[in-house]
Amino acid sequence: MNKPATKDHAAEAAQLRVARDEFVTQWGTIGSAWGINRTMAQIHALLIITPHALTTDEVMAELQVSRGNAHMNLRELTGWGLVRSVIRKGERKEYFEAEKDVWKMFCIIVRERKRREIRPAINVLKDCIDRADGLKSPEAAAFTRQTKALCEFMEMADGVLSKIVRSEQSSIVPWALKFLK
Amino acid sequence: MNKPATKDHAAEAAQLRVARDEFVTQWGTIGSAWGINRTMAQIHALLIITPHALTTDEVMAELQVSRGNAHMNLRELTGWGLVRSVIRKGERKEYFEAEKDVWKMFCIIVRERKRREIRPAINVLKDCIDRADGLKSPEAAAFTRQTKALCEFMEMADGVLSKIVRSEQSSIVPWALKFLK
DNA sequence: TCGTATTTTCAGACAATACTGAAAATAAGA
DNA sequence: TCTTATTTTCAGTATTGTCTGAAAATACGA
Repeated sequence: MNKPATKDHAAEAAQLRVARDEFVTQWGTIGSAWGINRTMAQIHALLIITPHALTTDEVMAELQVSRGNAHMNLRELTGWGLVRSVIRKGERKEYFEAEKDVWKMFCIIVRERKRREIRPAINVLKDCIDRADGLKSPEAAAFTRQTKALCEFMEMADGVLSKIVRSEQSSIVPWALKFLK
Repeated sequence: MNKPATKDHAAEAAQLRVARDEFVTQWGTIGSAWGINRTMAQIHALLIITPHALTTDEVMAELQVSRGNAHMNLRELTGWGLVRSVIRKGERKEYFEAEKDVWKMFCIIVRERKRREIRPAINVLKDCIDRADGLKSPEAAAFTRQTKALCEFMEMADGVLSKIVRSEQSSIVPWALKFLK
């Protein structure tokens, strides 16, 4: 151990690399459970823990994925508003950086999922309620009762989420916590 | 139209069947977006809008799926606690019925997703935080800052959900709504 | 105990989704 | 304008996750 400083530095870098890889990999797995494409979740994880913006090529190298894959998922993340593209003056390459503020991330995800999944689900329910409207059989009554209850619940949830997210600041929820039980 | 009553009855039954099919199909699609197996979501939808308990064979016939598929997904739903199996005296067949109360359904789903996905995610984060603990580089600092922020946020969310769900009654959330904005 | 109804399992088939890699399109500087 | 860097697209391929169907196991009644 005649170069302790250097060795320590290398060891630390390796240790960080392991931690980062672990995070990126696991986050991809977690994303899958919530209906999010594995690579998309991994790219997001990578950008979140990287202090500077990355190019498509850097993402490709880091995650060992193809250009097409990296490109499509970076576009998708940009579409969600979770990632911004940055053009540095004098450079032709496009850089990507993630929104780092956890509360803002949460708000973006909630807003998008509301728009993409909760709203359409409510519309499906309304459509089903309309189709069964006026039917007299007991089966029809049961169907209508359930779909209406589900619809009301989802509209309520949609409303609650809207209010939580509207404020755009993390203070509301911890504050509301005190009132809950 | 010399048998109007009969015809109306048949037409109504057909109309209801369309509405039910629409609901079941669409609910399957919606489930997919949230990481839930399509058939599992469809079986759940079917049981929710059916006033009486169904056998595996009835589910198979209704959804046009194989015995294995129906069986596995009914077991999975039972595992979640969203479906109960009922044994009628004098009958050998097993019947299945869903929890119909929407608020109870919500509580079950939240509790299970907390247990299966949120808790494990928090553990992954803690593990990553530990791995990078003590590292000095700016990259390590950025990594630690982000993972800690994420971890704190998820623990907060976990806590809020616990409190919402603990009460086991729908009154809390609408009540809390008044305080939000 | 035996015969039958019912449930459970799981290897192989299939379908849906995601990924690759290379060609085409585009944009920027010379 | 041409050249080169970069982005975009997408047909074909790979992977993952799901489903089937039939055989094995189990439970029940006679």
